[in-house]
Amino acid sequence: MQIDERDRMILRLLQRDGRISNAELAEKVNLSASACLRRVRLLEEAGFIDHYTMLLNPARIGKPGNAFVNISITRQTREALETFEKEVQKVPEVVECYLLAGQSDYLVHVVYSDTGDYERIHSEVLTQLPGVERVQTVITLREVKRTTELPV
Amino acid sequence: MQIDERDRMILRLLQRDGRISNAELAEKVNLSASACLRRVRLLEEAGFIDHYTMLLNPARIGKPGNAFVNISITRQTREALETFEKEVQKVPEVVECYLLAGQSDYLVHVVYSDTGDYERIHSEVLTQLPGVERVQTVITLREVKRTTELPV
DNA sequence: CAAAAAGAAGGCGTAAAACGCCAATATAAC
DNA sequence: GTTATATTGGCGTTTTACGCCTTCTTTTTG
Repeated sequence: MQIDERDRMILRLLQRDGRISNAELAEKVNLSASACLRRVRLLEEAGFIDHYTMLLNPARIGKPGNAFVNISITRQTREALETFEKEVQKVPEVVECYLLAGQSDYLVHVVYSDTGDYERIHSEVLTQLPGVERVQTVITLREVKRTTELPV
Repeated sequence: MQIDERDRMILRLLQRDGRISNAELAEKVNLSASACLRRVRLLEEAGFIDHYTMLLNPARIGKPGNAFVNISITRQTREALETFEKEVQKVPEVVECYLLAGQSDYLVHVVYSDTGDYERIHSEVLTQLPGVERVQTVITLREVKRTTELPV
């Protein structure tokens, strides 16, 4: 499946407002409601659209802190890495985790309430994950930009 | 305003599916439709809910790459930092940017298509931002976890 | 170049959802 | 125990989503 400029405009508008009504979306992209809805459904089925969500205000719900953590794993079997990754998925405070070069180095993005909360996550969660050798934390002071909108 | 366990359940469900119908949401939290809708509207007005969005599949739209970039700024006036931050906001490939300790160090999350695309962003965008002294890139090899859901 | 085929668009009717209003119930204050 | 306040549930109206059919446009093929 191939998308055109109008599809990209639909994707941009849905990124900005995931609850825009189909009628309004159709008007903005100069289509009838039925034609527009058909395109959206196709974009969903073709996998361009992952899912719809609601974004919380982190500060308002008491999770204003962001830390980026470098985690090194003791050189082990592929199975050990898979176990680590499986466990990381379960940690609700971990919002991102990427494998880095080095074959056993991860970059982990953690959200937390306050320094006490981070200390708990550090000592009771991160260091307890299977195979963890070293945990190096970078605390952020302020959020300058954060978006879920990708350029399309 | 103070939220209770039922509000938190509403927030969790909306994070999972931002387009869930009010009727289904109401059923899942054991409320009538009207009572449920009123709670959602209050959560929106009180700022707990930031906004609704649609998340794209990064690979499907041709942006599978993730890089984390440390950017150091030449020690300058507060104005220079503000200018840098203002310009970073405008870069669509930058999805996150945090100020780190050191007063002039930023951590920047960049999405890109391929290595050629990243080279362009590095040399034509990041290094050209006002006051940039050093740009140190960490390329990720694989996405292990990524979510927008915060624990509530 | 024309006829046939395929794809996309628009219009319409029906079902579902959102929303405003009011009464009933539950909770809190005095 | 009574008044005041907040929260809930029910109902009618308006808006939205969605399936179906026809029309129009684009592409293919002889």
